[in-house]
Amino acid sequence: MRADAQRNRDRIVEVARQVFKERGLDAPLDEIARRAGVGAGTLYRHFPTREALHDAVMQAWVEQVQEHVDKALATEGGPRAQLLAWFAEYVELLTRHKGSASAITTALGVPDSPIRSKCQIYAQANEKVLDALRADDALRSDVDNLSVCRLVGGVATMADQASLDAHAVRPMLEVVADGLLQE
Amino acid sequence: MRADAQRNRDRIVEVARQVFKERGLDAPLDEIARRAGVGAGTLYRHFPTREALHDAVMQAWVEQVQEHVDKALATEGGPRAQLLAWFAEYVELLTRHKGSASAITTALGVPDSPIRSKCQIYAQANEKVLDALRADDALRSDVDNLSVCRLVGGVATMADQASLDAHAVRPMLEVVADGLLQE
DNA sequence: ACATTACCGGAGACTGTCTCCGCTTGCCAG
DNA sequence: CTGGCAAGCGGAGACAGTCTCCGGTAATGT
Repeated sequence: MRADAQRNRDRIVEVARQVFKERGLDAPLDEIARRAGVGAGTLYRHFPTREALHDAVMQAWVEQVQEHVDKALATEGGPRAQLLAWFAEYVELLTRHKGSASAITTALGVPDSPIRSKCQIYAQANEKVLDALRADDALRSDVDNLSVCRLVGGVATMADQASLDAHAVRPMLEVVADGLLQE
Repeated sequence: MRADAQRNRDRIVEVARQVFKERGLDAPLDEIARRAGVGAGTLYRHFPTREALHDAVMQAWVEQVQEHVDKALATEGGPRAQLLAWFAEYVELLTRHKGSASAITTALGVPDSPIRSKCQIYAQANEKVLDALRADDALRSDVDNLSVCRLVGGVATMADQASLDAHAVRPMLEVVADGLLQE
C-alpha cells in the first residue's frame, strides 16, 4: 500500500472511532470522510461497507478482551463471582460503542460476516471462562457456548439500546449466572 | 373523523402490516403509501412517525397477548414448564414482526414512548405469570418484572436479528427460567 | 344548494449512500 | 534526478428514503 493511502486509512479509522462514539454506529459516513479530510470515494474504497469500518474501529478494544478475561478469572469469591465479573466485563466491552453489542451478537452464528474475527474473539473469551468453571465442575453440563454468548449479548444489547447502567444490568446477569451454575 | 379519513387510515395500517412483514419494520414508508393508494402526506398526517405506524400495526397481535398468557399458565408440568411455555410464547409474539422485539424491549423503561401501550401490555402479561409463580412460592424473591422482561426481550431480539428458530432459543430460555426459579 | 373546513396527494427540499471518472501524486527504473 | 505510470484521490452527481407544504377536492351541516 502506498504511504499516502496508509495515512488516509489510519486517519479515517481514527476519525470514525470518534464519530461513532459521538453519534452511534449509524453515523453518516460522509461526515466521517469530511472530518477525515478525504473524499467519500476514498472512504468507500478503503471500507466498502459500513461494517468493514466498524470492524476496523473495533479492532483496538477487542484486543483488550483477553486481559479482561484474565482479570475476571482472577476474581476471588468462587464460580458465581467469577462468572458475574466476566459477564459484567463482557457487557461493558460490548456497550463501549453504541450499536456494537447488537452487531457482534447477531453475527455470532454467521460464518462470512465482515466482523467475524471480532465475534470469534468474544466467543473464545467466553469459552475460556466456561471451561475454567467446568474444570471446577461448577457449570451445568448441557450449556453451549454460543447460547451463553447470545444470552449475555442480548443483555448487552438491551443495556446499550436502553442506556442501562451497570446497576440495572446486574440483576439480569445474576439470573443468567444462576441459571448456568450447577444447582 | 371523516369517513374517508377513517377508510384511508385502516387501509394504510393493513398495507403497512403486509409490507413490514415482507421487508421488516424499516421498509420505506413511501412504498406503503403508494401501495395503499394514498399520498405520502396522508400517511404522515395519520402517523407522524414510523413508530406511530408500528404501534398501529402491532395493535392487533398485541391484543392476543392476554390469551397467550392464559394458555401458558394452563400448561401442565409445574412452574418450570409454565415459565418456559410463557417465555416461548413471549418470544414468538415479539419476533412475529422483524424489528419489534428490539423496539418494544428498548422502550420498556421509557415513559413517553409512542409504543408505550404495547410495552405495558407485555410487562403486565409477564407480571401476571411471575405473580402466579410467586403464589406457589416457586420464584426467587428478588427478581423484578422489568429485568425479566428485558432478559426475555433480549433473547427475543437476538432470535429476531439472527433469525433463530424455537429450537435454538430454547436453551437460552431454560437458563433464564432456571435462574429465576427458587433454588 | 352552499359554505365551510377536514382532508387529500404529490411535488420537491433535504439527508445520507455509494459510484464513477478525470486529475494528482508517490514510487521506481533508467 | 527525472519522467512515466499506476495507485490513489476526491467530489460531482445519481439514487433512495424522509418528511413538509400547500393548492385543490369533496364530505358534512344547515
